[in-house]
Amino acid sequence: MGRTPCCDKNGLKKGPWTPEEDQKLIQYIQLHGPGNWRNLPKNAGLQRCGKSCRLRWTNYLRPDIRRGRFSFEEEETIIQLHSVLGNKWSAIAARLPGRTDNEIKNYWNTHIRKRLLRMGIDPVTHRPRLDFLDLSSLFNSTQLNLSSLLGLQALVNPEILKLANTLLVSQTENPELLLQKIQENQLLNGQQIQNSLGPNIPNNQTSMFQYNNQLHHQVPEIPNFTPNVSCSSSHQSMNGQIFQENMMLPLQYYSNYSASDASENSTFQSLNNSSNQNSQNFSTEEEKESYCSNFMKFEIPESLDFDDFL
DNA sequence: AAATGTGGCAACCGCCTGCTA
DNA sequence: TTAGCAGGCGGTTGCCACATT
Repeated sequence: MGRTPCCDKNGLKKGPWTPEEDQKLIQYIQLHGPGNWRNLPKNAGLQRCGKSCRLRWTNYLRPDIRRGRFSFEEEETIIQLHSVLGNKWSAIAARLPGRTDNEIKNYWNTHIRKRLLRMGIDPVTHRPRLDFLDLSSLFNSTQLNLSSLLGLQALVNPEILKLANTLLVSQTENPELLLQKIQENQLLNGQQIQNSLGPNIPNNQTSMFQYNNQLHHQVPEIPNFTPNVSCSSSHQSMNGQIFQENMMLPLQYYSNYSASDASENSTFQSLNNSSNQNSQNFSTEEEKESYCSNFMKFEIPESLDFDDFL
């Protein structure tokens, strides 16, 4: 009935692994392959629990593990996947070749989570924290009166709201489908970038922000879609702010709202452009953070006349 | 130079799921 | 069918290195 216990915990060593133990484990697995963790410690001459051996191998000794700092693209990918999967570190790791769930989990808790908090984004919900936004500055703006602000919903094309809602529903009800789309897009864009930049950039380095491209490209397919606002940075900001109301962050907030040179009829186009900007490299944490902090800028210029706008 | 604080990360713990006898 | 285990997983802990006082 059942299996025998994987190991007798009594008398087994715990704590950090020594180089000698590592060597024994590596040599054994090179000869016999991973698996059968229950018998492995005994056969390899290790005073360890099989579970400990498995963890040591999968999290540290495996030859295909990528060591070193996470790239900006990897970080984007983690944030995007976390917004869909939550704390499913193994599922996230499965989409980041060479990274372990433990490593991603640690990196999330020590770096990304803190950065999002500093940006005023709730790392659990991926939405802005209301206690972070300085709403008073909005209401104190000399050009802004409250009645105009309340009428702002007229700016938003109902079809856009429908699209936003559709995306939200697909994200919450069918995350697997969304993941599939993300991966398809990752592959597609990886190839495109590779074609344009040469063969030295691996596909798995492609920015997850490019998923935005795919979503935005779908917009013209909406029947009777007619963008009803001209494009300026502030209009984008306000639209973005309203547009994302029921959406989780990554599709909107992690894009660069400050993009202002977009073509005339497309808020989405400007977001596309911004996604390319995301492909740049950042050599320091400060640069990354500075760049990311731009996501949260909602500036209302003095010159904005809401009466004309409406 | 010593004490204390903080961050990063490897490793452990305990629960859950699926498999096996 | 079911008891019981292996393996997988997420959360937590504890150690170490570095920074600050």
